[in-house]
Amino acid sequence: MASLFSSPDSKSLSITTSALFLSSLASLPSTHAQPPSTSASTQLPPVPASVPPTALIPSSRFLVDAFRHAGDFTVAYFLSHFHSDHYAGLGPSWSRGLIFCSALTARLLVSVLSIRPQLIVVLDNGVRVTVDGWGVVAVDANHCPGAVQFLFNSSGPNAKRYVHTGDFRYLQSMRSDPNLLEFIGADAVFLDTTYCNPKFAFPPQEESVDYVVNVIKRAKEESRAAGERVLYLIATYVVGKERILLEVAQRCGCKIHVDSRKMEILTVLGFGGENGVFTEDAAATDVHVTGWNILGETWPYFRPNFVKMKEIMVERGYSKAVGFVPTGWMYETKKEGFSVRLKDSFEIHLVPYSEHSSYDELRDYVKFLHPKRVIPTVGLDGGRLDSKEAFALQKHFAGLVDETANKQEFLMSFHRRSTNATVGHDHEDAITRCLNQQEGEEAALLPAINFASEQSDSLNKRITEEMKKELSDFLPSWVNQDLILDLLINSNGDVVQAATNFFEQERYFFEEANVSNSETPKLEKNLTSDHGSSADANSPQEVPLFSQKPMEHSRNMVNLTAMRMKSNLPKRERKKSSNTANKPKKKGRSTASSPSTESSGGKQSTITNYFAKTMSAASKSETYDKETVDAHHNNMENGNQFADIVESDEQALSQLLHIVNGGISRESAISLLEKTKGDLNLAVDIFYSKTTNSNVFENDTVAQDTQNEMIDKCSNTDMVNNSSEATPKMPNLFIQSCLPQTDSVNISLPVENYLPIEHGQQLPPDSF
DNA sequence: GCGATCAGGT
DNA sequence: CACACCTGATCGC
Repeated sequence: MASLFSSPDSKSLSITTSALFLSSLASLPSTHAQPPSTSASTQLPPVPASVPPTALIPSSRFLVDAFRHAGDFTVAYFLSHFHSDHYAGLGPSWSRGLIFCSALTARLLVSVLSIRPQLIVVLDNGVRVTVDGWGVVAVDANHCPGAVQFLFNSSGPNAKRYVHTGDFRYLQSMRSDPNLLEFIGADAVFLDTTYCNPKFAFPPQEESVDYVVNVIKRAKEESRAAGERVLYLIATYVVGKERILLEVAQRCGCKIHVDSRKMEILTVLGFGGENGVFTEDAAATDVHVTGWNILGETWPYFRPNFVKMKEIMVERGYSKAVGFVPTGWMYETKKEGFSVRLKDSFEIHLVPYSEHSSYDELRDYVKFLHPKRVIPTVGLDGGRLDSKEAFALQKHFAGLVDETANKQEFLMSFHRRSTNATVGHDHEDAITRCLNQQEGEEAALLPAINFASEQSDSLNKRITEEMKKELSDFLPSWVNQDLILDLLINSNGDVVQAATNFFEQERYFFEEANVSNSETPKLEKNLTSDHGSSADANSPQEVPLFSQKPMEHSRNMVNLTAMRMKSNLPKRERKKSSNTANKPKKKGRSTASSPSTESSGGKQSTITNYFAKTMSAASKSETYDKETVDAHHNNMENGNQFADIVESDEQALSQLLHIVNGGISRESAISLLEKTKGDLNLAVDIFYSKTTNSNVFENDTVAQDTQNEMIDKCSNTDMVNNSSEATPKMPNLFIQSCLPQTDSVNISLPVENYLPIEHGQQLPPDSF
């Protein structure tokens, strides 16, 4: 083992952080860092309130991924993995404490961030170490290389067990990890809630890897036959998604070109080497790695950048280019996932590839661990656990955490609600009231809607044909001009906002359009459509293929849209930046608000500019689902793409009930679905947000108390209290809970299933 | 002058 | 709000 790093005493595997840190500091060649002012004393200053509770292990002085909140109050810092948003605050001059991390992360810290090795304590996966009296274990997180989850357990009568996942993607195999098994029933799980919303569902990584490999293989054969030179570009970032590259290299029998910086990191990770699969010689292979935003912008919805792609292609002497953008972040994922954008001799494939857990995976993990609490670490306002966001996130696990530990708080908060409302106070009533409240909220919006109608004339004048065309280029071809106009009106002419609103409710809009047309939609998907021949598509009166007549239900649409927008309204203002309304203040936005002329040169000033000029004719025929692309070979019907959308209400109902995990009666669920016109996502959003957005929780002392308890009351216990060096005895509890959990039926994928064909087999329509 | 944070681009 | 990172500008001590 590398002796560079500080390491636990090899016999007892025990560390006292203050002592080790002081000796590590002393061993540094020259440092101006002052040891904690309290010098020899073991007293530490209190933890400042600015430290987010999502980063501090309760009743300890352990900070996880919180270097920017470092201070004199601790010397025990944990780093779960090497991504900048987690190591932010670390730098060459770091000297505020010890850094506990995996061996791989340790090497990256030293080679990339120039952290002095004496300050790093390597935790080998699965090896228990005693730190300040706590048992600490790192287990793999299935995120990026070197990423781990940390398990902390204290001993004694008030023993606590905590799991901090860092960033992680759940694997079924975690169920059999002996260390994780010891943490079933833990006091809290600090959970990576990046994708904690039912609308996030994506395939296993293997499936996405297969897709990339197969596309490259096929394209290679075809290009060999045609005698073309095809460049393959795969977008990644510094650390992560290496598995795609390794599999492509192995199964396509070629090397992978990376730039020197990436090569450096890959070498540190152990993927390098002379005869490895990676090379810095661009001529050695046709598969090259690019930066992560080169091929297009992924947010708020993917917009390819063919101009940049062409630059790279020409620069490297190729005549055709195929790009892959592996991304975990997709709005209404299924529509964008496994889709491909085509233009001229370019293809860009969107590949759902996530190194975070999907919604279902998060629930599986929580169901497995069955903790007393879930502490969301992503998606909170400033890491506050008493925020609406935290409540909303925690509600997704309401049925999966330890009921007895939570029931009290839930009952108390509901009791408080019902006291205010002078109605009954059981759970069902609370939910029903939420629905009623929802109703009231919609009604309250009517004036606003009318106002919007009155304003629409003046707004109409500000909404230019150019904006309409730009928006319509981004949206599916079945979207008609009326919907586009409505979207623009409701977004105040903000094209990006309009598109975002659209994708949030795409399914609803589609059904509205479908009802109006009483006809199955057909997407144009002529792969060989000639872009040049459709220049007249620029004309304003162009009608998208699917839209034959205006929507009949536009009033409802406006209603719901306004409601959704209102819920987005209380946007947090950035602490310091006093500026710009927090719209995407970049490209798409600027084009919408500043009149872009037709005259700009060949260079792509902004992506949307580019689209406005060159994509209008072609874009509507350039988005395809995976099936559509495969239709070349499979002769599949066009309608398959939307087979998932016209599923029965029964199915949506069943899925809603599954998602809310019995937190709502069947009747209430039906009512909720009716209100949302069958939009499952919207229904789930309402269920999970309305209960917490209601002002009942605000200014509610019960809620405050609940939150305080949520993190354990044992505040600021000095760590010397755990001075006993005795090896903590692991409570061997809950082993019986490790039985297979047969009640987890994975049918809760949102209705916009990413692979309607495959999953359709698992969901026979009469199975309910 | 320094590190921390922000704006904007890749 | 949002998968990550870098660079240069600006803030604040």
